Amino acid sequence: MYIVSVLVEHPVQSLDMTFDYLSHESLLKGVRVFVRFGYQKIIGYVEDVKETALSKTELEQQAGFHYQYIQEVIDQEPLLNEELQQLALQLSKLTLSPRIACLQAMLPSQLKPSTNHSVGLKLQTVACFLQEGKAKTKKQQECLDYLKTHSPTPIKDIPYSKNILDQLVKQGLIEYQKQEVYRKPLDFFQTTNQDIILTNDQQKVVDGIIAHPKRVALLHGVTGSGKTEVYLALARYFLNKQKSVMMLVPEISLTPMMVKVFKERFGEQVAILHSRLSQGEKYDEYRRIKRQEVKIVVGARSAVFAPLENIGLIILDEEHDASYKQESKPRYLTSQIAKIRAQTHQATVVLGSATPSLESYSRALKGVYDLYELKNRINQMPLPTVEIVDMVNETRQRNYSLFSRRMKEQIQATIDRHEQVILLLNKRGYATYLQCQDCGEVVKCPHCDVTLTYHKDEHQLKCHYCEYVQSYPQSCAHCGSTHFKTVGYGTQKIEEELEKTFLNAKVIRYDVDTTKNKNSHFQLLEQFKKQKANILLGTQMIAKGLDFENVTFVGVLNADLSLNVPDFRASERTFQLLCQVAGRSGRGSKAGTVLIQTYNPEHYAITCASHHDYQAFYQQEMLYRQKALYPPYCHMVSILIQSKHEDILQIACQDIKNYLLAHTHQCKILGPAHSVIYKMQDLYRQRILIKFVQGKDVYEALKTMNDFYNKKQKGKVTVICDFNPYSQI
DNA sequence: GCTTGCCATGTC
DNA sequence: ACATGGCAAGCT
Repeated sequence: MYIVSVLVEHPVQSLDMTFDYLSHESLLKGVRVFVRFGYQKIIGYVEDVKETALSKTELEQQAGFHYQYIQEVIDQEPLLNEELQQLALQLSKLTLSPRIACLQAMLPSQLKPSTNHSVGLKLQTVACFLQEGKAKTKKQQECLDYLKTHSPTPIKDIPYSKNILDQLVKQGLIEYQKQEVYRKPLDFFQTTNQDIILTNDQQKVVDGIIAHPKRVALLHGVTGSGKTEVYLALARYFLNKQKSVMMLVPEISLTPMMVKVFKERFGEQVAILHSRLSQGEKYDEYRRIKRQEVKIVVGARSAVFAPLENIGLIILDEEHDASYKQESKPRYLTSQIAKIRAQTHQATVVLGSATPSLESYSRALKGVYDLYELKNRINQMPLPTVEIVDMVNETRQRNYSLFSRRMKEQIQATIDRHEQVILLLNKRGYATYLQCQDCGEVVKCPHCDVTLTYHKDEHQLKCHYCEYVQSYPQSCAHCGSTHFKTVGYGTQKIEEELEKTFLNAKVIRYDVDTTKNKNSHFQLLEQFKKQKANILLGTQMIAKGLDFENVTFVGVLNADLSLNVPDFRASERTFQLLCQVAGRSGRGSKAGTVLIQTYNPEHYAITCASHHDYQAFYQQEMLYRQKALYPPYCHMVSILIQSKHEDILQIACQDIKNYLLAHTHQCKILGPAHSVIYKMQDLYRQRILIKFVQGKDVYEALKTMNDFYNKKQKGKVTVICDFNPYSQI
């Protein structure tokens, strides 16, 4: 008899413990099983197995409860290898998240220990050679010879007709079998064997990184300096050393480009993992990796958990990007996981960016990381000239349009030169909402403290923080008026305005709405590349990684929005965004220009970006971080405390603050204060921030507090700790 | 007396 | 997380 310790699929703190089941046969750690759990049948994950000589009754006497038997074993092999099982435990401790939530985050959804899915394999028919023999006709004989050397081959790929194959089957010379087929995304790229040609600067970087294995390298290269070629060359080097390579990129937007170059270069050896793949595709790519059929993984955040073995190199491109921080249950930072894995594999880590995060750059200056710089664009083209337009001035001149006069001029001139324009609408926290024209009341979500967003196409109002949807209101709930106006610019509205202002212009809108469909990203960008449109209009998604030769003008419509958010990284984000988007201009043989519209023309985030001066920005921003005590001058933990009842929440917050004050030392504890969105999904939310330089006792105090509130739904209060928070919502 | 909603409880 | 059972309030 075996006692099997199982983690159940519910990712909540109160169930972050194993439940013991019995089994007559031994099981492997890391496989999934079906078990009875109270009144439900659910999936569990085997964490431990022990053999016992005792009988069920004896065991039950000892334990004081009744055992259930394992109902069904789902997997033949463990889902994760030893390294990744250990990593899951570490991740759970690091982030104070339930172990099962970590396992779920590490696995593709088809393999997650959770019940609401079905595992689907795709099968195809293959023809297999069986034995030599005399075929009836010449054609059949040819086909048989072909299969002798090409067995098994999918029948759709065999250059002989189905009829011929059927004949051979009848004669018992070949047979049909069903074989698993992988759904491979983006399989249509042609591979090239072109050599990777590096500039001297690039070669120096590659040589440097190779000469210092097992280190973390920060590659600071201006936009257009050819970081990608460096990545490719490094990847090739490690592949030649029989090591595998992990290439991580920010969510979606950049992925198609990076995927393309890696697929072209390394073809079949590449697997792709990111959120845009279908479940089936992800599952298949995952299995290709697990079976060691690929040597390179290109993917977004969660690909850092890919089951590669023998890793030699982990690259994080655009390392400053906020999408490397997971904003839901295990709240991890990808670079941290990358460093842990690199340590186990004795691998090299490369962090690449044109605008490194202050944390990374300061580490590089301190010598914790090795610093490499690429200061010139690859074709010696200068960086684009950047001009700033003061929108206050425009308003004074009674121009209330979203486009300054200079902006209109520049767009028109670019179109007239038959060159292309990229327009960025910095839309962070900016959406179209409804306001009553008579009393000024704004239509808000009944469950959250936010305005509802107006969706023109469906003529509906939606909440972006819960599922709430309502139809366009008949009358104002406050005064009964029936007149509403829409406030705020969406990309849709701007598109209309552009087409009205520039009659000869064709606009491609690139935002969440137009890129919903599976390959629409790629198709829209291809269209723009083929110059089917003059203007590409989009949100932050267009700021990254795009490379269009004919784009000579980039306009930023409202640089300030990301500056005015209550977040200590607001300046950094704005600077990064502006540098990134400016880098899209003049990448070909023609020089580029950039125009930034702002109400804060003096702000250093904007002026430094306009001079492409990372150093100046870094110096200024570090001063601010030091003065106000923010990372990299301290560590930060955010505690979000939630409850349905405001009074209970208030008491819990005080208790938590008192507990932390009593049990931590040398920490600044700020708050509790209302969270940016105080009510969300009918929960009231308060936030406490902890800042510290060194604080060994902080983790222990937080762990105890977290367990106290979350393990036994203590008084309907939940607590979420976020180490190194990136978002303050 | 019987349905309906809210809350506390346990899950090997 | 989720089903369950208990208990109190609301209706024929």
